[in-house]
Amino acid sequence: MARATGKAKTAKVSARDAGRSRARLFAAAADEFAARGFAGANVDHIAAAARLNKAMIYYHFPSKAALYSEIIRDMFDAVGRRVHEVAASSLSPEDKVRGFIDAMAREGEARPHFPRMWLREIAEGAGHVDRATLRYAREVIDTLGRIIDEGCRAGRFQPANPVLIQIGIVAPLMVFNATPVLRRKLARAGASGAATISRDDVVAHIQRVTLAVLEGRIA
Amino acid sequence: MARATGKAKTAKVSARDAGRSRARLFAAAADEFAARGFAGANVDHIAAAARLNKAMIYYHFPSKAALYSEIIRDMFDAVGRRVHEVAASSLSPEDKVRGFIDAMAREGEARPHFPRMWLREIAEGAGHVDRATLRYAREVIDTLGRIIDEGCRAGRFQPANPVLIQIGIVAPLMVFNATPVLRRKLARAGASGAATISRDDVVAHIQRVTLAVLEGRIA
DNA sequence: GTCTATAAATAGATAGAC
DNA sequence: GTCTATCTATTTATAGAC
Repeated sequence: MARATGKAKTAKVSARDAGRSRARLFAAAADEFAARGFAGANVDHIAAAARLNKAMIYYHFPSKAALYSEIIRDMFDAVGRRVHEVAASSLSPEDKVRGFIDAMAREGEARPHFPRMWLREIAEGAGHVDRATLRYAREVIDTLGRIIDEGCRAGRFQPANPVLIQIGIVAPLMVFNATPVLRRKLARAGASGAATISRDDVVAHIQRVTLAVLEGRIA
Repeated sequence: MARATGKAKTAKVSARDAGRSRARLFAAAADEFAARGFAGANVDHIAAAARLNKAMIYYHFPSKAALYSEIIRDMFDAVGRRVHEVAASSLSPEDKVRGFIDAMAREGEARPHFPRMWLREIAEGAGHVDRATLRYAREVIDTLGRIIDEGCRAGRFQPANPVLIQIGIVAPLMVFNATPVLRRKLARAGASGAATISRDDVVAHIQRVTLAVLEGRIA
């Protein structure tokens, strides 16, 4: 991660990376923000991780805050597109719910910074979330709401609050995705089962539970 | 919150608060850490919110980091005691599960900083969590595991991974408890249902879902 | 596009008076 | 116990050379 020692200082950018400094800074920043939060992130670290100088951040981005916002927006933009595809498909309502959950899970895996940054944003009331990003977030919930409505009209689901369903899906998914390190620590501390959960277990579990709720098989 | 303006500067500490400067700093710090994270928190703000001077923080606590750790430890200590009481009671396994969930919910309400600080800790792999605190966290999971075992021996529950069950309980609970502000923002942005979930809805929902899972009524 | 050097502000921590 | 004043380190951001 931190390569800013010794002769690494004079390392030349590889041919593959040439001209991609902006993308490298973006990726390095996502890592740093996820690990340390906005305030804890250090632009020197970000630049070093991207094998560049701090000044390059200000060449490509207006400020640390703008860089952060762009990463957040990118996350929700991607999630929004994914779940929209699922909702627009010709799958059954049940499979759309499964697909919605799978899309959220895959997105969290494709962007390892996503669960951690989003948990932080939740913790501080989405203080760094602008109006555009908030609209993306709303669209994700609305999309889930439309899938639920569709199932209700087909007589297969019972009415449910989409925000409550969404919390039941996203919260466990994000916590699981964000906790590989913590679960290892807990496993070393002796917590039974902390080491034996797989990604597929979690996704399948949430899919089953969510469908059971929507189909009224709970109460 | 921030009273450090004008004549507030010369405000005398009320009789009720006299000699309680340590407790006031503790409470103000919990608020600040929850809102801004460890790195983002500012010791000047903490002191001002406690109607004291920054130097008083270093009179009562060795450092900003030690203050933070003490708050985290206090949180898990309290939760550990609560769930231990539930497990040691003579309730049925079903009611113990309900009580466990209720205890977690109440603890998150009694300490508004708890859900937000814990979400942040999750996001960074529990970087500020010491061994003692980790042991408390493990004990909470173990306690849930014992309740599940008890239900299994009584032929009422099916075996389940306590960590997976715990994530299904704690993640939605913490996200809900941490998001009043965010849900208001979403409601203003037009998300249907964001404004209409109550605390009791969430707790009852999680209780029903968790019991359905443990009783094998899901798959 | 990339770097070095530096300005300018912020913030954790301490000394010492009262 | 509480305060003011200050030291010191860190860190965002910019100027300007190559």
